[in-house]
Amino acid sequence: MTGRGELERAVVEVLWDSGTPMTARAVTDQLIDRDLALTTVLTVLGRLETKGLVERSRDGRAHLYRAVSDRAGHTAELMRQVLETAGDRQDALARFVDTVSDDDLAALRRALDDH
Amino acid sequence: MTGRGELERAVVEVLWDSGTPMTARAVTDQLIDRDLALTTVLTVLGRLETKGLVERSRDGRAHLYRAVSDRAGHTAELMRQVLETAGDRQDALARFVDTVSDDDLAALRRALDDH
DNA sequence: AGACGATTCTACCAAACGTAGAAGTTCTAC
DNA sequence: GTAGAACTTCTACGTTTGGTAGAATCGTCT
Repeated sequence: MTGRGELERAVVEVLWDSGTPMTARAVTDQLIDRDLALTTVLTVLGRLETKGLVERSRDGRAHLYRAVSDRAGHTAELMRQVLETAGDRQDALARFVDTVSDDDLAALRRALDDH
Repeated sequence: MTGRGELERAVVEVLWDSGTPMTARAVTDQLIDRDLALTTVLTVLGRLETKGLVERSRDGRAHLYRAVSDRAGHTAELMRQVLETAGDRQDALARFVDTVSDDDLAALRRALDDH
């Protein structure tokens, strides 16, 4: 789920931004620009649940949905998955630090120092 | 092109492993386990060319195909793309170093030192 | 018990991908 | 220079994934 699934991405982002669990109705309301039917959002939330990206719990007659990982965690996980596909990880990581922006490089050094 | 496109992935990997430009026939021969028609491989190579992952040049009656980036470069590029989608990159990178294996962590430190 | 809102079921369409046959083109060997 | 082999291009079809939503159903509150 990187570039794939524009709507799925948008839906998860609403959940990330909210931080707190939301009903499907509330998610739909956040996606004003798209003008989607409630059932559309429900379908997407269901698919995201199948993929393990979203969990839900019942709350009265409705469900509350929440993202399983937060945004940074998800990004980190995706990066890890990409790295898995590398042949020589050392090589891939070396290339990564070579191509990354100066800001990201600094952030990376800081992250390693803090670790 | 991370998990998407199993066959496309397999085809690029043959090119990466070979290192040297190959004909479609040669690529097909490397994919023995799959038992594919030559035209199938040609179609995939064409799609990969459209996506900019592969280039070709004529060589007699045939074409020679080669991967545009090497394997490590491609992995690095994908990781960079994932990082783009992060909200807070510092946060995402911090999470990344937290979740990565010890070996990868060491490799990452080495890469930063060498940089 | 009935109304209201939420969910589930089902469905349709488009794009991407796996797969390959048929037809066309170009060498090469005789 | 022509026939056959090897290669390419064109076209096509089935499957999966994702966007989109209506119809039917279910649960709850009054």
